[in-house]
This record gives sequence, structure tokens and C-alpha cells, in this order.
Amino acid sequence: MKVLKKKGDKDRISETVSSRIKNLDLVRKKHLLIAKKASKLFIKKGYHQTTMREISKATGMAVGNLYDYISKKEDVLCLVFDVYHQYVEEYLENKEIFDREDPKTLLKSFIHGSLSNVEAFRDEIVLMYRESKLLPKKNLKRAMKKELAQIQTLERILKKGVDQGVFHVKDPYFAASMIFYQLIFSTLRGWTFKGKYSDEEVNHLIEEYILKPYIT
Amino acid sequence: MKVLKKKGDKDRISETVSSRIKNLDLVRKKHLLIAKKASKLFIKKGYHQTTMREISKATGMAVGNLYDYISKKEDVLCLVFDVYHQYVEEYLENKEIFDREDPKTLLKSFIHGSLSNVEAFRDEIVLMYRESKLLPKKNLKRAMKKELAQIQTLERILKKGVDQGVFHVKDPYFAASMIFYQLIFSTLRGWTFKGKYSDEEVNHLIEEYILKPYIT
Amino acid sequence: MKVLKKKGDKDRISETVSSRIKNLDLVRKKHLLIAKKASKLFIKKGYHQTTMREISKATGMAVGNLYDYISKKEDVLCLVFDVYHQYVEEYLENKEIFDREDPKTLLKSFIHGSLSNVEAFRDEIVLMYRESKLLPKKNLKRAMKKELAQIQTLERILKKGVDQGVFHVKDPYFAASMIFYQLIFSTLRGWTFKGKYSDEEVNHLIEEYILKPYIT
Amino acid sequence: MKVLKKKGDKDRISETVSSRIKNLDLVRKKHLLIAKKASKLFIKKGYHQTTMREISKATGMAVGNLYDYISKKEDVLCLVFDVYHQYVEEYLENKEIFDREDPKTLLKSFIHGSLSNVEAFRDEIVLMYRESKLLPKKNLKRAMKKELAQIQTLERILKKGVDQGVFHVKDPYFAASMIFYQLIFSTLRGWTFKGKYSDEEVNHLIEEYILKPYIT
DNA sequence: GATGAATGAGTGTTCATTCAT
DNA sequence: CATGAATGAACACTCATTCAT
Repeated sequence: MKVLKKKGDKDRISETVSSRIKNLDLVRKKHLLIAKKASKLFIKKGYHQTTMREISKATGMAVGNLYDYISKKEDVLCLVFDVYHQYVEEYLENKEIFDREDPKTLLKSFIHGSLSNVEAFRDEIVLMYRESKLLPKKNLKRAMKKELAQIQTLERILKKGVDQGVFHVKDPYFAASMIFYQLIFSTLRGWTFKGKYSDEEVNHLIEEYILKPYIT
Repeated sequence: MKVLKKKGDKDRISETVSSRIKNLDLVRKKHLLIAKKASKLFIKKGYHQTTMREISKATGMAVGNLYDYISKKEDVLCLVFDVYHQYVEEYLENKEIFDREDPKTLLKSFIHGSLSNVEAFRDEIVLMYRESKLLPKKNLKRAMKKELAQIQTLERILKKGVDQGVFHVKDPYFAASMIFYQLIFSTLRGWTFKGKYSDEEVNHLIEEYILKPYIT
Repeated sequence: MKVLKKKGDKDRISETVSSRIKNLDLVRKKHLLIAKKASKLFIKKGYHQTTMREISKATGMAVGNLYDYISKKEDVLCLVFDVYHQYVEEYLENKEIFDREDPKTLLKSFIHGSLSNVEAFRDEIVLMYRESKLLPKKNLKRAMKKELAQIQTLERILKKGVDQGVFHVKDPYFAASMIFYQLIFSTLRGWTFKGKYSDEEVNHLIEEYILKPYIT
Repeated sequence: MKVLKKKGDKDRISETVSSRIKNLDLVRKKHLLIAKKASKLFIKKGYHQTTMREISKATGMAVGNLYDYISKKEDVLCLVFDVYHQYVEEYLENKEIFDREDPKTLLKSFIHGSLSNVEAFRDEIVLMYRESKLLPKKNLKRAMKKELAQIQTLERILKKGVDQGVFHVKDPYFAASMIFYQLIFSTLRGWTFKGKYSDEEVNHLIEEYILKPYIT
């Protein structure tokens, strides 16, 4: 029996980047390809220093063909952000499973998981902080929304802890926002530890520092 | 009695940006002018989207004259960084005065002062995080050094507290680095509070959050 | 029966001027076009007084497209030299046919032929004397080599005559070099005859003057 | 007893380059300075690659001051040509003294003297061949006139020889022009002898080659 | 759908020349 | 007379984007 492959979030066609090509599967595939290859280039050289020719070469697509799938260079940046946020979204969806655990464990596991995610996407995160200003407004808003969703997930965990009397947090939203910020500490300021600590040590120190106010 | 006017840091001529102009006072003056006007433009439009012609117009200097004071566009960015770091340096030098106070008060006052500095230079800080990748290596290193100096100042305060037994910090350097990072929370993630808190509230919340592990 | 069109020297792709364009036939064609049109402009206005926009207009190519076939303005000059030297090379290859004739006739015919070549490329030769300093070292060396080859051809003729006892030349290489120089007399100093002799008269006088020491 | 220094040709004020400065002695002095320093630069880098700033630095004059003695960059080139031609003129004037000698000795001595002059001004001659196209028409004509004068001097020697029956020259003007051209052989084509002959050998060979048709 | 050649506005930068002091 | 800072037109070159095949 044949089963139609259900398209998950990962396969959703980009909402903001429109393509001239009719074959949607192809569009999805190429959009992913472009995002992956371009993000590498953007990370290394920056958005403005990366030319469409380089993206063309990196993707193996002819320049003209590239423009069948996007309409401006800006779109490539949007695709990069889109793809990254799809990863995060998927991750968060799975995380909800842990919703029944006790707040302390939950928080610990959230922090721990997030830190390894951050480690995995270190460069992408830096890229997004650097270049988010270049996003068109619409896409910037979308990106912020996704981030807010992450913060809210964290906020819910904190609130749960407050309700159960295990956390003493005056303002869970602010705390969540700060924790979220601390999670990407190493991506933005990791260089202050160059030669002082190993990556694991840094992660451990961050985790400890974040958790201290909540878990004694 | 004649007193030689001692040139302060603010008046130091840029070490990395060389100028064709012989009158050093003029160079200092124009470098400052360029840095101030250009930083406004860079903040609003980004480094790459700002043209030399715009900088020329903003400074009121002819393009050619501009190039008498710099040798490439990149130099303008260096000047922006230089000028900002001069402010910080001066501030820190005055801060040393508080060295004799007790650690808790000292930390409090450092945090408090820093937060208002951050508020004053909010845009500049964002700019520097966004565009630091574009600095030539040499200047990037210099910029890092200046930041490290700030962290070390903070580290010294923490160590003093540890020595006196009022702070319980395993790793003062790491803690200082984290606190320093938290201080600029509002510049990088302030948008998460848009419409939720006023600027003062945000600053108050940050101060409280930072200090919590140290002052009970 | 199919016969592969053998690419002659004229069709050789430039060794020093690299192109972004993949279609080599197109590159050859456009390089020739650029060289031809640019040499006209260089002759009339000089290399530095000729702008890339003028070359663009003269070739009918958009500036950007021009730069698909070269990488700097300098390259255009190299192409001009290249194309001229290809003409010379082809001419010399055909000249070898006369190798079996007797030295006096051979010399006469060489001088005669060269003089009409010089007449045909008068402007190009002046151009090359004027602007050769602007060539990159590598290309200058190549240009010299080609000239030396021409001198050596002449030297061989003289040596033959010496061997056969018809010429009395102490130093055939020097003599060849001098004759070669005399051949372009009219291009560099033709103005001294303005209004005094016709072009044919000048050529005749030069031929006579060159040959006098050899043919009595 | 005081003797007024008689102003010779060398001190003649430039006819084509006009100066804002009233003090004519100063003008002469500075024009000479400019010509000398600039010719060095032009020789090494070429006219277009030499900037007014460089000329200013080389002469030790401020740019604005430079422009008190000239009105455009072109004028500098004119001065260079002027100064060189003054040298030649003076030399020729002294040469006339030999007018009474016998033609063969006279020719020999003229050739010999010219070759050593050429050697002394090798670079200047190359410069003038390279950049004469950049002279304003008026100055180009003047330059040509001076050269013609030199040729005519040579022509007179030849004619004398013809009259005395020692030279057999059909067309003394053409011959003079050719000899004059051969005299600068080494400046324009000296590179063909690199590593083969010493400078003296080259000069000797040229002298011999030039004289052969006249002196047996 | 794919290819890659063609377009041209826009950018950083230079440099002859002017001008205030 | 001299100084050197200021002017701005002009240049080489780039690169996102289009278009013919």
C-alpha cells in the first residue's frame, strides 16, 4: 500500500520567497540547497561580501537558474533564516513532550539541550545576529516571533516552577528572556575564553551560572 | 606660570588610521567629526549601505578631503570603534577612584554606571557587534583588548569581594565576563521587551538579575 | 569527409589575459574585437587618456561585459600587443619559405616585405613604442622575445650571406638589430620628411640606405 | 671689478610656461628645479603615473607654490622638454666651432660627440620619445624644430663632404635624418644587447655602422 | 528548467587644481 | 611668496539582475 509522504514543517514551502518554478518539490529542494550553501558563505565572508556568483558556484546552479528560485539576493538571506528557524521549531515541538516532568529537571534539561543546540549552530546564530538588520521587515518580524516562541516555552517552565513553589521568580518572562540570552553567551562572547577554557568547560560554566538562581 | 595643556586620551591621534594632513590638531578634530557622523549613518543604514558620498555630505567635507584623513572606507569604521573605546577608557580611568570602597557597593555602582553607559551608547554597541567582523585584524584585536580590560576591571572587583569573603564566586573571570555580557542585554535583545516595560524598568530588572547571585 | 578546422596562431587564446567567460571561441572573438577597437583609441588618444567607457562604446560591449573578458584595463593593452605579435609571427612563418633563396635576394625581399608591413602597422608600432612601459613585466618580456625572434630571422639571413662570402659583416647579430631598427625609421621619425617626400619615396630611400652596406 | 653675469640661453625664461610670480630670476631657478626633479620622476614612473604631489615633494615646494610657477601639469612636461633642448642648443653652438675642419674628421667627431651626449641623456631621450605626444601642439612644434636644427647641422657637414667630393650621398638631408636616428639606437633598442655587449662596445659598433657608408 | 553571457547603475578612490591663511 | 587643506569631476571596476538561447 502506498502512503503519501506527509509534508512536515521542514518541507513547507517558503512563504516570503517566491519562485518562478512550478514544481514545488523542486523549489523546496533547491531552496534548502541554496540556504545551506549560502549560509556557509555568509558565515565565512558576510552577506555583502558574498556575491551571487559565489552562491551560484557553491550550489552548482547557474546564476540565471538561481534567479528562477528567488527574486533578489535578499531572498537568499531570508531562506537562510527560514531554514534555521525550521530546525528550532522542530526541536521545540519535540521538547513539549517533557512538559509533564518536574520544573527543576525540566529547566535543567531545557538549558542543557539548548546549549548543545547552540553549540551545533554557533556560526548560524552569529550570522543571524550580524545580518538580521538586512532582513526585510516582514521576515524580521517572523524571525522575532519564532524567538519569542522559544522564550515563551522557557517562560512556561519557569511559571510552572513558580506555581509549584520551587522557583522564586518575580518576572518569569524577563527571566526567560535573560536565560535565553545567556544561552547564546558563548556564540557572541566565546572569544573572551580563547585559550582559557575548553568548549565543554565553557558550556558547563554557563549552565551552572544560568541555573544558580533557580537550583540550589 | 605657563602650564602645558596635557593631551588626554581623547586627544590621542588614531594609531591605525593614517592621514595625509600635517596639522595634527586638525586630524584629531576631523577624525572625531568623521567618526561621529559616520557612526550615525552606520547605525541607521549599516556599514555597507552607507556610501562615502553620504559620509562626505554628513561631515560637510568634500570626498577628496575625506580621503586626506583616511585611506580607505574601512578606516572610517576603525575611527568609529576608536572613538567609542576612548570614551570607555576614560570612564574606566575615573572608575578606579572607587577602588577603596567595599566590594558590594563597588559592584553595585559599577553595574549601575555601566548600565547607564550602555543606555547612552546603545546604538553604537549594536553597531559594533554587527560590524566588528569588518574590522581589519589589527583593529579587531585592539577592540578585543579594550573589552578585556573592562572585564578585568570587573574581575578585580569580584576577586576583592571573594578575598573579603562577601562574594562566593568560583571563577571570577568567567563571572565578570558573563556580567559584562548581561550588561548589554538590552542593546541586543531589548526588542523582546517592546511594549512590555519602560527603559528604566528594563534597566532595573537587569541590575537586579545581575546582582542577585552576589547581593542577597 | 569531415576535416577538423585546425586553429592557427591567430586563434590561440591569450595566455596572459584571463577571462571569466567559458565559451573559448567567444573569448577569442571578443579579445580580437577589443584589441582592434582599443588599439584605434590608444593610437589616437594614448592609453591613459582612453577610458574604459570609451572602449566599451567602441566595442559595443557593456562595461561589465568587457570586464568578463579582461580583469583590468592593463589587460586591454596586453591584448593589443598580443594581436599585433600574432600578425608578425604568422608573417615570419611564411617568410621561412624563402629560406632557400640566395642571401642577397633574400635580404632584399625581407627588407622590402618588412617595410610594407611597417607601413601597414605604422600606428600600432608607434603605439607600442610609446606604451610598452605600461605592460606588466611578464608581457613586456614576451613582447621582447617576439622582437628578438624577428631579429634572429634577419641574423640568419646575414650569416648565410657571410658564409657564402657575399656579405662582409663582422657582427651579424648587431647588424640585424640595427637593420630592424632602421626598418621602423619612418614610424618614429617620419615627421622629419613631412612635405619633403612621399611615403613611397621615403620607403625607397630607407631600403636603399639599409641595403647599401650589403649590396653594391 | 664686478662683471654682470650675462644671461645665456640656459637662463632664458620659458616662453610657453607662464608664471604668476614677478621675480624672473626666481622663476628661472624654480623652473629649472621643477624640470630636473620632475624629469627624474617621469623617467621612472611615466608622466601620468607621476602626481603633482610627488613633484611637490621632490622639489620641496608646496603644491600651491608649484602652481605659482606653472598653470597646469602639462607645463611641467613642457619645462622638461625645454631644459633638455637648451642643453642640446648650447652643445650645438659650441660644435659650430669645428666648422672649418675637414668633413670626414668633422663627421667622425660629430658622431662621437653625439653618442656620448646620447649616453649622458639616455633616460631623458627615452622619456621624450614616450611622452612627446602629450605636449601641447605649440610645444611639440618647438621640439621638432630643435631636432630639425640638429639634423640640419649634420646635413651641412654631409653637404660639405659632398661638395669636396669625399662623401657620395644622393640625399644629404635624408642621410642626416637617418644618422640622427641611428645615434639614438641604443636608447630605444639597447635592451636587445643586454648581456651581449658592454655599453662601450655598443657605442663603438654603432659608430662604426653609421660611418661605414662614408668613411672607408 | 537550465545556462551563462550581457547590462549598466553605482561604488570607492584618485588627483589636478583652487583658495584661504 | 609660500603653505597645505579643500574641492569635485572623473575614473576603473563590481555585481545584482536580466535575457537570449
